This record gives sequence, C-alpha cells and structure tokens, in this order.
Amino acid sequence: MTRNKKRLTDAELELMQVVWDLGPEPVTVRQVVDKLGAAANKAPAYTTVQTVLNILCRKRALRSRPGQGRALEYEPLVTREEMASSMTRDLVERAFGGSVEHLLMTLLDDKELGRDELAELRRRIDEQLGEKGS
Amino acid sequence: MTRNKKRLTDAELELMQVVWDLGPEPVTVRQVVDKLGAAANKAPAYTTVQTVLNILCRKRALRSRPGQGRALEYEPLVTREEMASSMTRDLVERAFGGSVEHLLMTLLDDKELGRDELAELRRRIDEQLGEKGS
DNA sequence: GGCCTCCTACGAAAGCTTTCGGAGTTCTCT
DNA sequence: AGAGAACTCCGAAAGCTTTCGTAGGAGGCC
Repeated sequence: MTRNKKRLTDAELELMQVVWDLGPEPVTVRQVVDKLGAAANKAPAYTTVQTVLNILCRKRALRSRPGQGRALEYEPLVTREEMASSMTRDLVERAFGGSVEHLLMTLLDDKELGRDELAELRRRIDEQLGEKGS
Repeated sequence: MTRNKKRLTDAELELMQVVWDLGPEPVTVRQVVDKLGAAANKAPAYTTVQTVLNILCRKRALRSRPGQGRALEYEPLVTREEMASSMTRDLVERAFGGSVEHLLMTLLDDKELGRDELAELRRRIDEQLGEKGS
C-alpha cells in the first residue's frame, strides 16, 4: 500500500514541475538550472538545485543514478497527476473535513467557470453515470 | 484589494477549525484547550495554544480583545469557507497550473464519487447553467 | 496581608526550509 | 602532465514552525 504521505514544499514542488516539463527522459542538475534560468530571469545557484533534487530523492519523489555523462540523472518516481491527486486529497482533509463533495460544491459556487466548462463538466458526469449504469 | 496571501500552517489551521467549531461567539484560550482535550486525548499545553492563536492574530485570521472575564477573547476574521476557498485557489495554482477545470476533471476521474453525489453535482451544474442562461 | 489560581507576555529550543559556498574528484584540452 | 571546467558531497546560515517553560500581573480566599 505504501501510502505516499510526504508533502512537498514550495521549492520542491517547483523543481518537480521543471523535471516533469523536461519530458520523459531523466534530467541533470544542469538542465534544471538552465530551464529555470530561461523561464525566470533569476536562476538559483547550481548547488541549491542539487540540494533540493536530493531532498526529493530522500522523499522518494525522484530517483538518481549515473547517467551517460558524469552528471547524475534524476527521474521522477511519481507523475504530475499522482502528485496533484495526492495534494488534492490533502486539501480535502485539511480544509473540507474529508468531504470531496464539499470541495466540488465550493468550486461550483465560487464559479469562475464559464458556460463551456460547465457543459464539458456535465458531459463528463453523464459519462460517469453511464459507467455506473443500471 | 488586500489579497489575503497568507498561508496557514497545519497547527494554525487546526486551531482555526476549533475556533470555527466553537460557534459564532469569540473564544478563549481555555475553551480551545478544553475542546482539544475532549476531542483528542492529547491536548497541547496552554501556552502552545496561546502562541498559535497569537500568530493567527498576526496573520489577520483572528482578532483578540478583552472579554468579560480576565481572559482575552479571540474571534475569526475569516470564515471557514473563505479559508477553504483560498486554500483551493492555492492548490490550483501550485498543482494544476492555475486551471480549475483541470482540478475538476481530476476529481471526477479519481472518482470516489457515488451515483448520488454525481447526480447532485449534475443538478447543481444545471442550476448554474440556468443562471447564466441566454 | 499572604497564598493560590488563572491569565498574558516573552522567548527559547528543536526541527524543517531555502539558499548557497567550499573542498575534493574527475574529465577534457593543450 | 598540468590547468581549468564541471560535477558531487558536505554542511552552514537565516528564517519559519511547533512546542513549551518561566516570569510577572490581577483576582479571590483565609
């Protein structure tokens, strides 16, 4: 069952996003630093990135191993979707008393959703209702 | 527009929940401690609760003022719903690239929702669609 | 008054987060 | 071989989180 209990901090999550963005191949510290330098105009120090990536390994969000060059390669052990799901469960626990429906209702009532999104959502619900059919 | 940027930590949020639970009236440190002692069999020290309540004041989530007795009274400056909304926005930013729809789709696909919840949700969507109608 | 209880205010200690510099190793180029 | 670049490992420093103890003030009771 290996419950994935660890919560990622801001810095950690941001680096995970970069790793996921960088595609399916494992990435090096250098690649992450460069990507950050390109995206924002302030890149953190090389060793800062390295430290956070290593923390992510300790938290079992990444794995590192020798790559082709001399630099270690890091690869995700969880997908962006798994992480998002896990964070959502966390939010539901912390802020909605464990009730997913409560979160859903709040999202609807807060709207920010246009007619198209609502229609799409409705379509999906019908799909789900269909699957559970009978 | 005075964006409410502050994020509450675990301990802080837990105390907010107790304050909200304790009803609309302002509460004292003592009341919160007792409530925690009753709920879990592990009550934190009086001064621990006091410290966190004061931090919540600094973060503008609570306000304190002299009560009838000698103890200060604390009252919420934000509602549970506002906090939940704000935390949800935060999650959407951090984990779903700012896309509420993405969160909604994930919630649906992760299911955990029974037929009744889905039906209720659908009803609400129709409501919203009605409001926006034409 | 003197003592006990309840309260507030202050701040300390342990641990986590975020950032980075320095030491040392290895690869490459001349 | 020697210089320099690039990388890893280690750990430190500043700030936040969480928990709590102690000092000091105010009210009630003998």
